[in-house]
Amino acid sequence: MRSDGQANRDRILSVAEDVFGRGGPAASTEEVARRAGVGIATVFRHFPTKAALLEAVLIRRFDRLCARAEGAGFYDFFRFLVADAPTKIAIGDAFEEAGGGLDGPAAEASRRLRQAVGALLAEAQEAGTVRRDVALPEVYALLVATSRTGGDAGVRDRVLTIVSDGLAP
Amino acid sequence: MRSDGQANRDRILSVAEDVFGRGGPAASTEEVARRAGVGIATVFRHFPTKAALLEAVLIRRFDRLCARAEGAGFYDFFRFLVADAPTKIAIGDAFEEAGGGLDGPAAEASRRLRQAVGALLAEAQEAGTVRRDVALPEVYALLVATSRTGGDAGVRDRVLTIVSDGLAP
Amino acid sequence: MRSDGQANRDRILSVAEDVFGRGGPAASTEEVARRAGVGIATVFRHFPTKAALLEAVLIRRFDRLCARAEGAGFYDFFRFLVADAPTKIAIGDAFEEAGGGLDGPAAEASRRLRQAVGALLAEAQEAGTVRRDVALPEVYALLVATSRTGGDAGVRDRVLTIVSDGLAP
Amino acid sequence: MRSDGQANRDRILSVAEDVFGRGGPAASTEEVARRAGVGIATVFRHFPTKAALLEAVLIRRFDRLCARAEGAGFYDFFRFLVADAPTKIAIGDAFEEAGGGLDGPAAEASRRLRQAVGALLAEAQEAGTVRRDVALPEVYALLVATSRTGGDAGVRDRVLTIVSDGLAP
DNA sequence: AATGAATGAGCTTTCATTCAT
DNA sequence: GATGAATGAAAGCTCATTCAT
Repeated sequence: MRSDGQANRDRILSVAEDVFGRGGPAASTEEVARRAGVGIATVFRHFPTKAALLEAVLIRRFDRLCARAEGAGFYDFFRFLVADAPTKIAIGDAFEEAGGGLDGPAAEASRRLRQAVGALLAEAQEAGTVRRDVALPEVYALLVATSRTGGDAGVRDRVLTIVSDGLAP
Repeated sequence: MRSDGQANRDRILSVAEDVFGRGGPAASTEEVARRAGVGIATVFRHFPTKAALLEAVLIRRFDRLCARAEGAGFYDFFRFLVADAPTKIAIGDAFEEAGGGLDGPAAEASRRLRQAVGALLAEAQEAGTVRRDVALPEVYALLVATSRTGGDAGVRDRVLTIVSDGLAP
Repeated sequence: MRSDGQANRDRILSVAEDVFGRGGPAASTEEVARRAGVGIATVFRHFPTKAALLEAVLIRRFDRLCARAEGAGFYDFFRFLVADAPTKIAIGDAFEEAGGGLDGPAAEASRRLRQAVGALLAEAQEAGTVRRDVALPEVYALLVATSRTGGDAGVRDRVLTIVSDGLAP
Repeated sequence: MRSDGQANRDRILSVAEDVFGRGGPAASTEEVARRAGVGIATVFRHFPTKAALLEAVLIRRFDRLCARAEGAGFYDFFRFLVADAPTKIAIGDAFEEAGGGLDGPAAEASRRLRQAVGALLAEAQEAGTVRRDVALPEVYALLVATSRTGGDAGVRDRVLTIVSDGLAP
């Protein structure tokens, strides 16, 4: 791939992350092109459908989160994910409305993140900082749910405190 | 208002609750009209914009929930709200995408529900079933967040257990 | 159906017959709308896809031809069909490129016309004006082929003479 | 011209003949490039527009047919042309839709083929195998028309029989 | 009051053609 | 001379909303 193409591809991805992160399903590919400073056809050259673009954005995001999970503590990572999540959810909504499937590479990347959380959970249970009678499904569901917490950081912090207490042995 | 007009209005509201509850922002006003057995113009006569229709649906829903809160126990109502939420969230998403504002009567109804939850919380704290160092903002945020828990009922139950334990004194 | 809708539908069909008859697959639905004096969405309300519009045009045309076949003589009808054909072919091409299928109502109407030609052929063979060792498939193929004869009327006439002589006993 | 350029040009022409022969106006220049194993810009370097490419394909085809006419018998060549025609017609349609004119070198090549057919016709009339009261315009029109005969080979054969009988003295 | 036809702006996607490497 | 990335105009189609009956 040529260097200018690669650069454009990266810029499109970053812009798309922002645009769909704010606008969700209502945002348009055209706006991505405009804000990336390229023609609309350039976007479609790199990502043949809107769903493909959104999928690429999601994968990049999931992979970044996975990398960040390495060596992190369970509660810290939980906290980080929650703070990071709102825009990711909007992107996921847009992906779903664009016909995004649950069997493509985005789902695969999502599964990897889930496994990373699972590993942190196991360590934490081993270390005695998380009660042993909870399993990944409910913990992950709680994580995803808490991620949708809106409002100011103070509220989010106190929500996390309640959840942490609920998870403590 | 003529009685047939009133009947139409009610039927449109019910159908819209179902249609947008399932389809979210992707559902169309025309489908509401079709399934309500009225012309599209009738829908727009009763609700001048799509946002207005969605707002009316949300208000009705919030009011029903408020009524149900009367005399209920905190944890029971919490549990009920969570089980009831998914379709309401879809409607809220549609409302937002249709340009729904946070200053209209829907927000007002939402605030009433929040206050009802506040009342139940105060009672529960009085009765000693909820710890005293949490306040409505974080409890309500947690409620909204938990409402987005997807997946099967078993997972949702275990999530609620964790949250309940976090809220216990 | 309301009378204004019916009138628009008819005008759209007539205009489409002309537009696609001239332009073939290259003509656009937007041009039909413009020349019919309606908005583009009106065309799509009456005919949900471009293929559906073209199919309706074809059916109308086939049906008109069938009606004209009643009581006509074989050679006269053959001659008439050939003169009438060029624009119909363009429409058929457009229909095919728009994804038109061979199993819909247009194919059905086409089959009816073919049967009408078959009836005239049988009569003519009975009357001794067409040789008996030819059957409908080759006669119809020849008809369709001859229909694509371009050029001036004189040439077309002389082509028809040759074909007539080939079909004579 | 460099030898690799010449080789590319030839390969592009052959591939284009196949691609447009199958796909007609719906085929794209990009597919030609892909299947020829060259970049899209290379195609446009050799042929500045899509119409120019199609024109070159047509000319090559007409010239090949002209060469084949040398020394052939009238009816045999007629039969050969008809069998060969379908893909050529698709290419001609594409040429027309791409804005191909009737005054360029393609028309010139077409005229040469027509003259070759004229020569064969004169010979056949001299030899008494074709009636004397027909002239090139109608014979050529009939040839072009018959070329569009679709369907299976059996039907095409019987069509040719009828036409041959019509042309016999 | 109710209807359904009409509207136009907007979306995603495609394609012939040009430009920089 | 060849490449592939970029382009913008245009296509088909949808939807909230308005108008005439």
